[in-house]
Amino acid sequence: MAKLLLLDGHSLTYRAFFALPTDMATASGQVTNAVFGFTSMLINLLRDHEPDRIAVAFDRAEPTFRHQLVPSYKAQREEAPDILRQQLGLVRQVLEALGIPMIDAAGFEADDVIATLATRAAQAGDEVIIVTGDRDTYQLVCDPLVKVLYNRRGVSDYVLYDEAGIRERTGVSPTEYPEYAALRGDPSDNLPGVPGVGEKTAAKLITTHGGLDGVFANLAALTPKLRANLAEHEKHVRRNAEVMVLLRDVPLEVGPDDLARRPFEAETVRDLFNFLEFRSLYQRLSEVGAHAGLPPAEEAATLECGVRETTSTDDAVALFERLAREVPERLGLVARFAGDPGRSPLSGLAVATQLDPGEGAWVPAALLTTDDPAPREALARLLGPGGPPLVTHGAKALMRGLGNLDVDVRTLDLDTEVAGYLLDPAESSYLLGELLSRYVGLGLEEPSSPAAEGRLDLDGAGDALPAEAARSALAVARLAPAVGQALSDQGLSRLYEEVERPLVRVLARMETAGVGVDVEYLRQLNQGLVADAARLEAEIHEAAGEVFLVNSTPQLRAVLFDKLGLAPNKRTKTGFSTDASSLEKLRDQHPVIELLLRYREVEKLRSTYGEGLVAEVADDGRIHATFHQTVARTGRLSSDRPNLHNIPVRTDEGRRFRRAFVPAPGYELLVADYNQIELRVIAHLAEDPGLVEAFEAGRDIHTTTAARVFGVDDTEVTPGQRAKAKMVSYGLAYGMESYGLAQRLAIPVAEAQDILDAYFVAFPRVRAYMEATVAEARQRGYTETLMGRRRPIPELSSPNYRIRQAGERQAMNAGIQGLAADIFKVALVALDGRLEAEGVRSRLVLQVHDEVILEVPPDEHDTMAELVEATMAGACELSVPLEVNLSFGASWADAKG
DNA sequence: ACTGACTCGTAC
DNA sequence: GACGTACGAGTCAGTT
Repeated sequence: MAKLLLLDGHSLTYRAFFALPTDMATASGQVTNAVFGFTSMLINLLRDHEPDRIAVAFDRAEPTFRHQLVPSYKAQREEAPDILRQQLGLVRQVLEALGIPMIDAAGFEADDVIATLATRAAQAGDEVIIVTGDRDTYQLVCDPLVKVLYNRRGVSDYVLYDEAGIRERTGVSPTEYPEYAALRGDPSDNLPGVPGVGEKTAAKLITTHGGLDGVFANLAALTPKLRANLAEHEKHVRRNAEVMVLLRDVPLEVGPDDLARRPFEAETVRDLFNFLEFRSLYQRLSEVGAHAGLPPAEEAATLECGVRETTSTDDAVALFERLAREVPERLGLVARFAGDPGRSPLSGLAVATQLDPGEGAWVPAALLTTDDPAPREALARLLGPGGPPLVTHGAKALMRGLGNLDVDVRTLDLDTEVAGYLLDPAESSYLLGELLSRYVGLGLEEPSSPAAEGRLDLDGAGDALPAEAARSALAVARLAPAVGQALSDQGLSRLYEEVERPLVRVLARMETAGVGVDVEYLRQLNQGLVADAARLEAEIHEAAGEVFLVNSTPQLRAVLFDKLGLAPNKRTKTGFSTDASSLEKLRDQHPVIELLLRYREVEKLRSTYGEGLVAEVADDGRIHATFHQTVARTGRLSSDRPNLHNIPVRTDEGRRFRRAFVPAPGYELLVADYNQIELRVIAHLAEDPGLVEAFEAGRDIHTTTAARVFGVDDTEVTPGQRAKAKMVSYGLAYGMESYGLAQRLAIPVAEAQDILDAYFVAFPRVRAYMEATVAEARQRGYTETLMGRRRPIPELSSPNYRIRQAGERQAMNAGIQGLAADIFKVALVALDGRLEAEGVRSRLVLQVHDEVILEVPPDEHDTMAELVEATMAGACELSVPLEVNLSFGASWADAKG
C-alpha cells in the first residue's frame, strides 16, 4: 500500500506567514517568514511520513463555480499583502527545486484538487494524508484510508484526524460535515450561518435529524426562535451546503506517476536556499534523503579581524594622525565601556579601515585619560571637521564617552543602529551582529551580554575585549555601505541625514547635561508619601478586617470579591479587575474602596517617583536619563533610567514632583511646548477645511470644535460640551470608538456614538483621511509619514478580526504620532543648531514628545524666548500654523501653565 | 537568585 | 474587545 501526501499550498503558506515574524528577511530585504515556515514544515513531513507520492495543490486566482453560486463568496478577504504574495512565488520555487509536483486547475480551488486526488488514490487502495489549515477537507476523511493532518496554528501545531477524530472535534461524521458547516457558517469564506446556531447546535441538529432535509422537515419540533431562524435562512443554508461540498471529479490529467517525487535539482536547491539564507534548512535536507545529490552549502562565513593593540600614548597619537592624514573612505569605530554604554567610563576604542585590511586597532581608554593631552587632541582632530566619515554602531554612547574627554564628534556619517531602526522600527533590538548577518550575510561573534565585555574569558566562547571590539569596528565598516544603500533604496536617506543623524548629537548633549534636581526637596516629598502610604495601608487592613498585601492583585481580589462579597466588574486574563475604573464603580459599596484608590495614588507617587527619582540622582546632583532614538515604533523618542516622559502633571499632588526639576544655580528654566500638535497634524493630513479654519481662527480649539459638533455658537458652548469635544479630539489619533469614548466620558455608548457621528459630519475629511490611511497601509503593508518614516503593520492582513482592528488603529495613529514626532525632532535639531551658532550659554536639558526645556541665564531670557519660539514654530510648514507656548520659571512646575 | 508574565498607572 | 506610544513598580510562578 502506497502513501500519498497532499498539501494545500495556500493555506499552509498563510499559516506560516501569520505564525512567524515578518522581520525574518534576507540581507537583500526579501521577507522569508512564510516560505521558511512552509519549507521547514515540508521537510518535517517528508522525514516523518516518508510518502511514496506527494503533491501540493494551489488555488488559481480566478473565479470558481462557488463564486457563481454565491456572489459574496470570499468577498470579505483582504488582498494578500505584497510581502506574502512574493513568498507564494518563492514557495513554488522551493517545490520546483525539490522536485515536488504542484497541481492546480482552472476554475477549481486547491481543496477540490485535493479531494479529487484523494478520492482516486483511496479507490486504488492507497493511504492518503491531507495536510492543510482549512477545515473544509474534513469531509474527505469519510474514507478510512484518508486522514487529515490539520495545521491548527503556527507551523508545528498539528493534529491528525481520522474519522473518529473528526467526530470528536466537530460532533458530526465527515460525510455530514458540509451540511454541518452550512448551518454553522464559515466566516473565512464569508458564508453566514444561521443566527443562534453555533458549532454545538449545528452538530446536534445534523446528528439528531440525519441531515439538512431531516432538520427542515422537523422544524416544528424545535424551539420557536430556532425554528424561525432556520426557516428564514433555509435558502442560503442549502446554498452553503452546495458550496461546502468539495468536487471529487476535477478533470486533472495526472496519473499516479505524476505524483512521484522527482530528483532534487541539486544546484538550484543550493542556490535557492543560499539566496533565502536557509542554512539550517539546507542542512536538514539530508534528513530527507537529499544528501547524496547536494553539494555542500556555502560556508556561513564569520567575520575575521586581527587586532593591533596600542600600548603607548605615542602609538595612539601616531594612529590617529595617520588616519586623519590618509583619510580612509570610512572610519569604522566602536566604543567599549566599563559598564553601561554611554553612562560609564570608556574602556577603549577600536577602529578599522580599508587602510589596514583585516586588521583593526585597539586603543585602551587609559591612553586617553592620562595627563598627556596629545592623544585626546589627535583624536579630536580625527573626529573633528574635515575628518573621514565616521561609521559606528551606537553613536550616542560614543559621543557621551568621548565628550567626557573633551572630544567632540563632528563627522558622524552612519550610525548603523539608528539606520537599522529606520529600516524597520518594529524590531526589538538592533544588534550589530544581526544587522551584519541580515545585510551582509556575515556572522559576527558578539559578547553574550554587554556586561560580559571585559570579563575574563572562562568558557573560551568569546575572547578578549580588544579582538572583539576590533571585529565590531570592522563589522560596522563592512555593514555601513549595505545599510546606506538600503536607506537610499527605501527613500529614507533624507530623513536619516537631516533629522535622525544630527539628532544623535543633540540627544547626547542633553543626556550629558542632565537636568538639575532639588534633592532635598525630593527627599522631603518622598518622606511625606512614605508616611501617607503606611497610614493608608494600615487603614485598609483595618477596614478590610484582614492584613494582606495591598499591592498584590490576587490578594486584593480575594479580599474584595470573596471576603467582602463586592460585585466584580471587568475581567482580566487572570481574574476580576481591580484597576481604578473598576474600583470607582464600587465606591459606595464599602469604605475600603475609597482608601484603596487613595492608596494606589500615593503608592504610585512614592514608588515610581519618590524612591525612583531619588535613586537616579547622579553625583553631580543632576539626573541624566537616557533618551532612546530606536525604540518607539512611531518615531517618537523614549526615556529611561529614569523615564522623564511620564512625570506627573495631571493632579496637584503629582505635579509637586515637577518642582524638583530645577535649573543650574543662577539660571531659569524655559519650557516650550507645541500647542495641540497632534490635532494640528490631523488637520493638515486630512486637509479638513473646518479643522484648518478652526486653527487659523486661533480661538480655543475645543470650544470651536464643540460649537461645530453640537451645532451651537462658540459663545454658547457649555463646559460639558467642550469636555466632550476635547475627548473626541484626543481619542481621534488613537482610533477611539464609541465604546471607549463612552467609558471615558461616563455616558451611554449610544450618546458617544451620536457625538462621534456629529464630529465626522462636522469634519468629514477626517474620517476620509483615516479610511484612506488604513487602506493604503493595508495595500502596502506599512505606513509612511510625510517625511518618509515607515512602519510595517503586518497585523492588517491577520485573519483574526481583533488583531486586524488593532492594526487599523496602529495605522491611523502611526501617521499622526509619527509626523508629530518628525516635526518635534526637526525642531530639536534646529534649536540645538541655533544655540550653537549663537554661542549662547543656554542649553537644552529635557524633551517630552512635544515639549523642550532649557536652562537659560537671565541675560539671555529675551533672546531665547524669541529664538525658541521662532525655531519651533518654523520647524515645519503645515496648512495650519504651529503654535508654541513659552514660560519661564524656577522649576519645571513653576514654568508650566 | 533570576526571569518573564501579568496588572496597574503615569506621561504625551 | 473596545485608545495609540512608551517605562517602571510590584507580585507571582517557574526555573536555576
